[in-house]
Amino acid sequence: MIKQFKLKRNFYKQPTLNVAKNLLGKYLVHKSGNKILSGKIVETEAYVGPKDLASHASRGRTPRTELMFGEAGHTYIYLIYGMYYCFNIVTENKDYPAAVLIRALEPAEGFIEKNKKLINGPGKLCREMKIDKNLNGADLTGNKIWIEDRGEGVSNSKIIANKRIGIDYAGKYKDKLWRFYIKNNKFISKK
DNA sequence: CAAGAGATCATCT
DNA sequence: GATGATCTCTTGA
Repeated sequence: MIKQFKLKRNFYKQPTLNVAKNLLGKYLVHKSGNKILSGKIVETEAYVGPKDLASHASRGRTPRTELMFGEAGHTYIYLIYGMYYCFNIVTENKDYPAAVLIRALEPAEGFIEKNKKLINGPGKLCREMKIDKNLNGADLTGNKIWIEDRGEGVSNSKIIANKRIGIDYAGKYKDKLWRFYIKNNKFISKK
């Protein structure tokens, strides 16, 4: 039996940049039907507060972004470019919009060998993990989808901070070093 | 190898 | 009516 425990609500209430860093090395687990799909988180991005022009929430509360203003520890999933889903985790306090985008996973359980190669981008992640709109707003302290600590901490010296991807429209916020990934991990989406 | 375009639709103006 | 927190395929050097 692997030593493991599900992260609790308090974990997600930390400052978003800390959550983004602390998620590295944790395991995302999705119970799809009676199958378990899981992978180790190796890359994240933070979207923080109402002024972050890269964040959907910078345009104010709308039906879609309402979740980002909600309680920490829930999912925020949306369709991008008409074809791919992105999986986010809501952080911090109610009424303060913030979330962490999970960009890449190292496959663990539930993948047949040929699928085991690449989960190195948010769109592919959702495709391979079978995450879609049905899980939008799900509670990560529930038993459908959650995150586990398996005792594989990542030391600070192995965490790289870099610019976020695909947000050239975000003005001065596009250069924030709010993307985090594990050094030398081969599942990272981009250098 | 790098660069560019197309796919495709929910959401917001 | 425009656009995007992406990915894959095609082109051309």
